[in-house]
Order: sequence, then structure tokens, then C-alpha cells
Amino acid sequence: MVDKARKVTRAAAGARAALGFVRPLSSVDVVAFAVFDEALRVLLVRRPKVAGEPFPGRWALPGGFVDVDRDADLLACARRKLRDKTARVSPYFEQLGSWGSASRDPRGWSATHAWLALLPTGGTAPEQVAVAAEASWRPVDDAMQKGALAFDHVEILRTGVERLRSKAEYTSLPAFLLAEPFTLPQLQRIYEVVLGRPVDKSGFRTRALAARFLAEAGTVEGDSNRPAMGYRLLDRSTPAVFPRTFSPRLGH
Amino acid sequence: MVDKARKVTRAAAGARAALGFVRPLSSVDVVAFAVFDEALRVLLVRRPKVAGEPFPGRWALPGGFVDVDRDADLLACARRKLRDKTARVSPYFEQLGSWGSASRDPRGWSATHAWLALLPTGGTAPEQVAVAAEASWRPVDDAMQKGALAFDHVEILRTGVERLRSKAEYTSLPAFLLAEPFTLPQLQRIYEVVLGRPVDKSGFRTRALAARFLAEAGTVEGDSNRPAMGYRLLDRSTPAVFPRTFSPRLGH
DNA sequence: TTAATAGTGTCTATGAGACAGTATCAA
DNA sequence: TTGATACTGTCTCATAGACACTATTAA
Repeated sequence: MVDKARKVTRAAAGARAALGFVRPLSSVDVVAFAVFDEALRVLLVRRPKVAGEPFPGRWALPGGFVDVDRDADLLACARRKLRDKTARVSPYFEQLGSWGSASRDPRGWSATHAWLALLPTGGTAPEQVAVAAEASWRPVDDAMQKGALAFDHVEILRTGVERLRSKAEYTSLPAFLLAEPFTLPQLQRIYEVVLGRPVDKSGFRTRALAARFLAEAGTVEGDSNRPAMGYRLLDRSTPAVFPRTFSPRLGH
Repeated sequence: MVDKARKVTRAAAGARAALGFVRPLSSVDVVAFAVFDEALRVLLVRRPKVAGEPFPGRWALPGGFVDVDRDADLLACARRKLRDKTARVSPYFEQLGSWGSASRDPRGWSATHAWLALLPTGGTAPEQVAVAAEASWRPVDDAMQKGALAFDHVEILRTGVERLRSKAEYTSLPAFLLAEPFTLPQLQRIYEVVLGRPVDKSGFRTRALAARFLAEAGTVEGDSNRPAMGYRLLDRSTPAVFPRTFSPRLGH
């Protein structure tokens, strides 16, 4: 933080750079989701209260400038930004989009590469995604309020929530929010929290099993009296897509 | 071109810039699609044959560095890049993703913001999307071949084709490839070209009309003897989404 | 035995896919 | 009248949604 503040005070003097172009500021921001205590939550950090830093003391998405010496590519940069704030878990990453304009950062023309990250939790085990002191997991409904975040981060967060909810309708993406092994009722509850509405048990089971993204992992003592089948994801890199319309029938 | 070359020769001396960070190069590239002569085509431009320019004489996606003095935001930059190469049409734009790494551009750490653009044509009227001399509309199957394009543009193009094909399965996105007014058989042919497979006529009509994104525009002399109903898009900014699974029934 | 949750079966309506048929125009 | 294409009707089957039912455990 101190080091960062010192850098900032050097200000925007030498921005005119190679190739005859003023180079925009390049940053990466991460919309990191986790589900626990029956709520969809997003990781936020406080902006430093230091002269020259915009939005001092305000909540913001974790992120910052690309470091060309440390980051091999954009994903590596996003991973670093998240690793700085959370315990070591293996989150799912997906590009969310870019926000770039002359006005979004008072320090100059700025473009940020936003990433969506999903952290696996036990549903009631936030210690698995423990955070740095100045960071916090906040319910998305609070964080999405107008003016709740620095920069244009509310808009970025809204896009992230939309993406997650949209993909929850037809992919197994919410499964990346669960630590393994998990039971089908647990997965169903994640879907209900993400979508914000109840989901039919029978239909959910049928669809989830038909999508062939789960591997049985033995009986697990679940949240109830009767043990349930535990599952792991067959592929922790890409969600499965549920059958959709407007495509030819597959079987014969 | 001459001016651009002169800029390049200044090389990477002053890249260390404001805020204590070396700023990556920021560019925008456009994957612009059009359909004519029964093929899905992508707009390509030749890289200048000038000392200091990487990939001289090779085909590449239209694009280039963000100009912080001319571009208010990333979309404006993408529009400018496309306007430089094509006649004045009003294309559909959608963010495709970011590609950024230390190695993708020999001139230094570079991040590009890629956009998908769809240009409306009459299906057999390429003059509506006329291009600059050094540019060309190439069938995507050729351009997607390994090594066919400069930088990592084949990968970006592949992502664009995937996005378009994927969305063609459940949205009205391909309609943005048609000049108005158009007939349902014309729209169906666009879907068939994009998807690369035949589409059932009856089902297509039912779905297209049920999705409520079309407005009747009077009878049009189509490609055949019998005139067909002409249609316009109700909303030229966002495609309509066809009903999907895993969502509650809407009517009662 | 009871409570609680895991998991299954069944009915119904919708709607996609396939394809045959009818309508309307030019020549 | 013929040919070509626009457009409609109909049959079938898969499956989503709703909900009632059975199974298996702890206490």
C-alpha cells in the first residue's frame, strides 16, 4: 500500500510513450463470487485513503494495473489480483468484458479487463475463502446499489451478476461455487440462491444427471439424517451446457 | 500508412510512464462478419510492408492502437477502425473478449480489446459493405486456417465464429447480417450459412415469428416468383433470445 | 415411530422436428 | 399449365413442469 501510494504521486507526466501514442492505463478487475449463508456474495476491497488515489476509502472490486514484469498475460494478472486478497483456492475464471474510456478514471484514459471468478465453498464455510483484512464478502444486492462502489464498478458487477444468472439457466456454471464433494440438494440450493427462485427437485435432478458433468464420489453425510450421494465435477475448467432448443435432435 | 510507419520508428523507449507502471500497448481489433455469395465472410486487411511493422504484408483483422485523443471509449475506437475500412453502414457491435500477454506483439506487452461486428447486406449485395483497397472480405473457413493471419488473430477470429454460431442457436443475432427489409426465407438462408446446416422451414418460421423481434414491412418482391412478406427488426441494438429450457413457463 | 431429507414415479401440456400439403406468383 | 417458391397444417415424440409418492437415515 505504501509502495503503491508512492508510485501514484509520480502522476501522469510521462504517459506519452512508445509508437507515438499516448498509452491508456491498463488494469484488471475481478468480480469474484461465493455463496455462503444463503446469499450470493461478491468480494470487495477498500480503496486506500491516500492522497492522489481516487475514491479513497470507498469499496471497489479487487484489481489494479497490469504489471508487465510480473504478469505473463491477462489471466495471470487476474489470478494475482485475486490471490492477493483471498486464501489459496482454485477458482474458476472467465472473461467478463472490457470497460475503457477517457472518463472512467480521473488519472487518465483507462481500460480495464474485467474477469468473473467463482470460488468454491461448502455453502456455509466462508473460512475456505478467507480474505485479507481490508477485504470483505458482501451480498451482491447491497453492492449493486447505485453509488455503492468506486469507478464504474457497479456496472461491472451488474454485468457479472447478469452473466452468472444467465448461465445458471442453461449451464452447470453454479457448480463451480461448491467445494467437492457436494450433494445434489446442495447444488440445487446454490442454483436457487443464484437464480433467486425455487427450483423443482425432480426436474433439477433429471437435468443435472442427464448433462453428464458429475462423477459419483461415494455416499456423503449431508445436511440431513439420510446420507446423500456425493459428486465431483468431471471437468473443473468448463461448465457443461444443458440441451437447448433450435438444434437438431442428437439421438437418431 | 506513412505517418503510422514514422511513429513506429520511435520504438519502445518511453514506455515507462505515469503511475510508476510500464503501460502495456492498448489496441482494438474488430471481427467484422458479412454474408454474401452463400458464404460467411470476415473483413481482413493487409499489414503494411514497412520496416518496424510486425507481420508485413500479412492478412490481419482490422484494428490498431487506441487513440486517447480521438476515441472517447472502446466502442468508439472499434467503430473508427471499422469505418476506416468500409462504407458507411450501421453495424451491430458486441464485445468479444480481450487478448493480452507479453508475447503476442513483438513490440511489447500488448492487450487488445476484440469486438464482433455484423454488417447488414442483401445477401448478394457486397457493394453495400464496400471496402478500402487494402481490405477484403474472405470466407471464414479460409481465414481460420492455422497461420493464415498475423498476431493471434486466428484465435480471435475463431472465438468470433464460435460466438456467432453459438448465438445463432438461440437468438436472432444473424438477423443483423441482413439489410432491411428482408423476407423470412432470406433470414432462414442466413441462419443456414452461419450454422452450416439446413434449417427446417416450418419450424424456423414458427420460432422466428413467436420471438416477436420482427415488424412487418409490406410485401416484397423476393428472390422468387411469389412475393413474400418483408420484415424489419423491432430493435436494431439487441438480439432477441428464443425461449430456452430451465426457466419457468411464462404464460400462466 | 416420528421427523427430516434423499430420491423416484407419473401425469400433462408444450413445442420441436419432420414432412406433406396448399397458396400465389411469373412465364 | 408448369415451375418455383412462399407459406401452412399435422403427426409424433421428447421432455419440462408440477407434485405426489417412496426410501433411508437419526433420534
